[in-house]
Amino acid sequence: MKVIGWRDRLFRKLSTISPITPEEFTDTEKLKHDRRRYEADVAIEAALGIVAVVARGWCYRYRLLEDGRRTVFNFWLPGDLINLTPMAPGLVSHTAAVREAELVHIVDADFIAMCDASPALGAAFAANERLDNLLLANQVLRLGRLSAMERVAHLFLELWDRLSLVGLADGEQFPLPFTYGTLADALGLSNVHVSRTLGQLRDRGLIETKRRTVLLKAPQQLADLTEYDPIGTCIGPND
Amino acid sequence: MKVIGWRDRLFRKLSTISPITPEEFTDTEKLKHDRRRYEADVAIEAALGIVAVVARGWCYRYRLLEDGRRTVFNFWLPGDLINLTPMAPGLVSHTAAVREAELVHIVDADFIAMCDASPALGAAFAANERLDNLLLANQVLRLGRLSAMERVAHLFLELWDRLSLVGLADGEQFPLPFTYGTLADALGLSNVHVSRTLGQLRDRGLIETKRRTVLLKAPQQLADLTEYDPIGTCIGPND
DNA sequence: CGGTCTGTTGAAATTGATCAATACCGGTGG
DNA sequence: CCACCGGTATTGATCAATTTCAACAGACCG
Repeated sequence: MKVIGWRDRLFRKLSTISPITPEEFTDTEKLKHDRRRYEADVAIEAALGIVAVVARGWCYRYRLLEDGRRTVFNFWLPGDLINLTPMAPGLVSHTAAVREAELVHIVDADFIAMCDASPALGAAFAANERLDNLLLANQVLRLGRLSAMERVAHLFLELWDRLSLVGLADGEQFPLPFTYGTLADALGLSNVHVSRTLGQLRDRGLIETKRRTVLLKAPQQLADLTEYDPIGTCIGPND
Repeated sequence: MKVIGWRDRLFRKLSTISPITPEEFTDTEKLKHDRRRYEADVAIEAALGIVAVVARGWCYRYRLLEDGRRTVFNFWLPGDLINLTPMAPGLVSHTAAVREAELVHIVDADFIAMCDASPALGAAFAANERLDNLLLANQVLRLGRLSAMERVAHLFLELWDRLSLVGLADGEQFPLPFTYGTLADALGLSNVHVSRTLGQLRDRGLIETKRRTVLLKAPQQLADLTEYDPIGTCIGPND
């Protein structure tokens, strides 16, 4: 059985957003790393001078308000790079695992040294930061100006796109490992309305859902509905 | 008459988010730069390998949908750093001036060389990127989980905070150079509801508005209302 | 096989959007 | 200086989207 490791996922992602060859990527083999497992919904402790790559499972970045409201800023999928250096003593956002996840910890200084030594790697990780920024901007677009149904469609397309990039989608089908409550906090909706909206999308024959997976039955219609821009087209390597 | 230039604004901002001395900042004097003026609401053309600092006026980053809806992702104030390198051929977001603005263009390569040569400057600009990320996250929080009144209060506190940082607030008073339509697109509301919400805040004695300026009459109450975290406390230099 | 967490459904309440009319404000030209 | 004009802000009435509350149904787990 072939195991796809975190380096494979990372390479697949980087190579679609930046021109980088497998040879240039081999430098990452030498990185000292430390694999750790995290329980669901427990804030992952910040670690000064550490970056991490998601090796298995999903994580999410969130913030709690005092009255219990929660905002989910984004999801981190396998192959995604997370900076674990704390922003400040009183953190404004936390990261936790959806259900369960494993992260590979890497010392920031080693990582930077590697990027300095290899221009291709440095450029690829710079593109990766631009992509993170784009994903946050997508989140602002969804919450700011899209209707409930458009939000769901847009987020599903984004997740499908990102999962396909790292080989975790099965055709038009992909896993959605979290609860509707978490989805609601990511979409700025109530869990009740998320349920209703998914029902509408099912009724229209645009999606199917079963046991924590989603099947996009009409990706093109969903894309038309929301003006979603695939990652490859909006941040890909310049021709 | 003392003129406060873009370098002063930039330094004020950087020095509150990163430990940097005026001496370390003097390297920026040598940067070749090119000052340009931009008209209101005209998309600023992307420029490969160029970064810019806002020298005068405000800009905003936005995206238009085909049916005319507009999302404003954030505002760029004097002293803010904007990357003008295009993300891709089909741009997903644009930047334009509110009313009118001047940007200072700097060649990216010069900028990077300067950061490489001075660790303090490199660290300061890295902190600046983290701040940009935090501001986008704030925007997600506002749109995702705050009510209309909370959104307005939160954004006003953020703008006041940022303007104070670069010396552009007059005590609790600060300029708001754009129209309610623009504010609405930044808050994910209709312009009508923005007007009503500001009315409520006025009625409660929390703010005053006159001729494109806002006076925060009770900043503490506004902060309590929204759990706004001042920039200095959440991204400041570590002790 | 019970218990708990998650999802679904209905009805009522709330928030904010839309539409439409009016007021205001800053400029411009006579 | 005044009258007018276009754009912007305000207000009221109505409408639509989403939330909340509450009850129930399913799924998963030991």
